[in-house]
Amino acid sequence: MKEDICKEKMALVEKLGVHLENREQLAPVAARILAYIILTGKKGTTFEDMVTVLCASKSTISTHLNHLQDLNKIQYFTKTGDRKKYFIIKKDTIIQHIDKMVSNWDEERIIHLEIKDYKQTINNTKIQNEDEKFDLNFHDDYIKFIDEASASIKDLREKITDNQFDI
Amino acid sequence: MKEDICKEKMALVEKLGVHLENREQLAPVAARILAYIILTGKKGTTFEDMVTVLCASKSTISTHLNHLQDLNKIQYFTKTGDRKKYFIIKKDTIIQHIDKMVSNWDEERIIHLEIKDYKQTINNTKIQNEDEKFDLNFHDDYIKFIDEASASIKDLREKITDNQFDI
DNA sequence: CGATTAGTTCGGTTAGTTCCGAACTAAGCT
DNA sequence: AGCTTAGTTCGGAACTAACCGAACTAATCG
Repeated sequence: MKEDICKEKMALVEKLGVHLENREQLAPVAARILAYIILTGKKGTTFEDMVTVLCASKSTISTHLNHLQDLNKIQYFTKTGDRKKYFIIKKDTIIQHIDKMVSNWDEERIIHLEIKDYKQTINNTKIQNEDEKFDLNFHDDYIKFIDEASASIKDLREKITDNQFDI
Repeated sequence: MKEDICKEKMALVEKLGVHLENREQLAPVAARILAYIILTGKKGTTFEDMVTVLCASKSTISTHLNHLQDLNKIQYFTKTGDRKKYFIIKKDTIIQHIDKMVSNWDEERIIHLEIKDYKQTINNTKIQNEDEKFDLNFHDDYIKFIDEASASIKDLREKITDNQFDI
């Protein structure tokens, strides 16, 4: 019974791990740590716990735990008379995720403006074949798309920040 | 004059290259190839062109060009009496990009449902500390966020497919 | 004080990526 | 047929990433 649940949990750790590895660009064990912390929830996980359950060395767990803290993805709490650290994910994970999405779009926006600028210069400078000229509609539409997408995601962000979460 | 424009172009290739390297998970030279193709536009770029302008070996260009074709990111046209291939980016790049975004969200949605399911089982099975129980609101809200984000992006997709683009 | 617990740091190994050069194919030109 | 152009394939060098073990620190307990 208890074993079955543990098996199910570890299967989910692997699955969520692969997902996070790609989404967050993390090393395999780092992603598994994050997944395990998420699936353990409020009661928190300890260093030792992860060493045994994830079958990784202390050094690997240590390095990745510190890295995940640097990235602001996890935090820990302590208990009086207990030297262990209990790790949980940061409560503002969703907000962080949304903010990253928006800032990626901002970056893309800037590059598109620069490219459009460059293409405009070319179109005006060299008098060349009419059908070799750059089409600028694309960039305008793409920027419009980014603007609209950003706006609707920012809207959702507001709705979410009005509520309070923990995980 | 012509040199200045070339310099500007290559500076943009590097900048866009770095962006694409991260966004599309490409090798440095592969990203630069894609950037150069984008910045050259409709008139197309040849194999040889890229070997000289990107300062990379024929084998590297060959491998990455084939890879980019496999990924459906570029295509080529030919000219009668000319054996060269003229590479341009796929016209449906934005649509592809949007579709990838939506399918990533779909994947995330599925994982959240699975995690929620698991947490629900735990909450019901082991009778434990009330405040150690998993909070499921988070997943519901996250799924709602994904649904709304997907919907608004799909909406934009429709608007875009109604127009016709080339780059 | 010495032993134990909790975690860090460092050096090295292994796995995987990225690129290159050299030797090759395949098609058209003379 | 031999030469040229356009590109492919293969083996390996140089580099990077991911992880481990061993030796360390730092705090607490008896």
